[in-house]
Amino acid sequence: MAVNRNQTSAKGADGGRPDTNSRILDVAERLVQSRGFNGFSYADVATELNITKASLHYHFPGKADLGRALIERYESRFTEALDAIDQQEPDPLAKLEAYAKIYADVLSERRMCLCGMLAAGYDTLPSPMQQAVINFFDVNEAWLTGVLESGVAEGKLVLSGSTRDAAQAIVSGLEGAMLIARPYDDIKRFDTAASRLLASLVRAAPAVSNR
Amino acid sequence: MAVNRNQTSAKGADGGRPDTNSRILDVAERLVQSRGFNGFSYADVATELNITKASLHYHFPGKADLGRALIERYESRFTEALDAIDQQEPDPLAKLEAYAKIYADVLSERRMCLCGMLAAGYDTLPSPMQQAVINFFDVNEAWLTGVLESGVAEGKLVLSGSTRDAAQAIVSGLEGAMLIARPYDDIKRFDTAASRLLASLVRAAPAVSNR
DNA sequence: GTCTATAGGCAGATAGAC
DNA sequence: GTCTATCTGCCTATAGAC
Repeated sequence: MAVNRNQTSAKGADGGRPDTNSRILDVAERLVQSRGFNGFSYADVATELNITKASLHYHFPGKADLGRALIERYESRFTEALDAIDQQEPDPLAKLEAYAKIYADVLSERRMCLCGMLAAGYDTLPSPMQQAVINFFDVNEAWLTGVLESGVAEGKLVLSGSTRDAAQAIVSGLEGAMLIARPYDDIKRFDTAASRLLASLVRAAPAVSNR
Repeated sequence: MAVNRNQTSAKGADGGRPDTNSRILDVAERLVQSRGFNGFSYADVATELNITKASLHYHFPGKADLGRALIERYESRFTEALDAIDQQEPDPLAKLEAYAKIYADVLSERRMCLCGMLAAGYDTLPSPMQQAVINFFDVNEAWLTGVLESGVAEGKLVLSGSTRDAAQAIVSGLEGAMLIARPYDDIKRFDTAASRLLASLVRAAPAVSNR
């Protein structure tokens, strides 16, 4: 359940190659995740797809429209990944590890989380994109909060603070680990930080309490 | 020991107002920290200082030169702040809290860490700036590693993994907390995440062990 | 849907007067 | 050191033919 897609997404009705709209999003997505929203241009996307800038504007009239579409698709895929985790992993701790794995997979393509990247340049984003970024984090934190609550209710997790605070710490910890690992081009750096984060923020409850 | 400076830095020899060079760096620094390196222009800085772009180019021939100067000054101030902590806080845990406070002070001006922001757009930076960003994180991790080692040696801290891994987790955790707190414009969000990070990553050793 | 052509603006940068 | 003036190139965006 990878969140990234390159030239392999959204096939046409006949199962053929992706439609132009999706191919544009694929290229733009990768560019934003590696260079930031102010670090790429319509010309970059057009060149890579061998189409013209004017054609791009037919599909996405303005850069803000393109940006909003990127966030919406990204969040949609993220939500699908979270649903898949809910169906495949019954254990709360396993869910958290699967969640971290989503980030690791993004980083493995040398990409930053789309919304983490957009968060950095937040002040320069058009207002609709700002709202969409916030919403992405809200959705993630809500899902994590639910997982943590279940874990606590089942007696499988022990938290020191509130589930909401822990959820926020997980999101920001993973985003930060990606942010720093990328300059070093060192995936292990992310893995180590992510493991520490989960192991320390969320301690698995001991099988037998001795207090 | 604040790392930020606005219009108040580097006085002339007579103690008068800051020289032009410093005032340029002050404005550029704030712009980069809030908008990213690709999110501001020479025109932005010039307008704010009521000088011309040509004058800016006299002080910093190219944007890469300006960027490198920004990182060097920022790291220099950071190093000073770390030295001050070393002199004022003997306790390792107090040092870590003081370290987190540096980040909190930056965030309190609605700014991202300069190098955290540059890390996001890392792929778009001129090579000299990339090296400088890496160096900044290396210096921070080295200092943190030293603090953690002292804490362990003194029996005041208990780590689950290596001091180096813990140091990296602290840096990435704080950077991530800043990254996410900024869109929400919520300093408490950072404080909570930072507290959790230190409390969980670095557990103060119990006064009496009962194992 | 995709193209050519072009508009209008802003980017980083330079020459040369003062 | 700071200015005016200008260059070249890239940016987002649009008009209109096919």
